[in-house]
Amino acid sequence: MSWTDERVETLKKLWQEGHSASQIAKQLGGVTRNAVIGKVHRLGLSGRAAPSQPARPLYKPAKPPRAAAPEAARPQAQATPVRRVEPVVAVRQAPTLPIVPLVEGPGTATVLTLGAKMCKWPIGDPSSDEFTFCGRRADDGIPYCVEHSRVAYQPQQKKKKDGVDLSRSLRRYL
DNA sequence: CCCTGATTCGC
DNA sequence: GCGAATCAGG
Repeated sequence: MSWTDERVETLKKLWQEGHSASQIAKQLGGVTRNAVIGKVHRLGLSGRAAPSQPARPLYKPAKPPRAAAPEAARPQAQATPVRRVEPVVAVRQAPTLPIVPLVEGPGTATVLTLGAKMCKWPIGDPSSDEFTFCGRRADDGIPYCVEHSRVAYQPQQKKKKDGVDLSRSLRRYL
């Protein structure tokens, strides 16, 4: 295959739309990504407007933690915080597990703001900038908040009683 | 190991 | 001019 005007046209278009060289090569057919890249350079459009991988702004975007601030940064409330006892609504609803929202708002803690008493349940892809930790209050010496502790410390599994497949449900959290 | 673009250099 | 090989990086 050769670089006909038409193919060059397509190349320009796709490249400027931010497609990667390999994607373009695949679409054009008959060329490798190397060929595409080589052509791109010869055409002088190496730098492009719409990068396929949005170039990271130098360093970290560092999302500001929303709700929870590090323990240290927060004025310690009255000596003995009232231990909040939530009324346990025993909704024995069908074969459903305690529902812990898959996305608890964006996690509120980053690796930098995660304090000792904050839930260390990971949220999201650890290799992503979006990665956070749950960050809700965790009791001293316990790594997770109440909800995540329930998920983390599963009592011995009963052989599927009530038809609940816990292991499957658990995957939602992994 | 998957991917990305950049560069080189024989053709 | 072309693009495979290679490099550098995520």
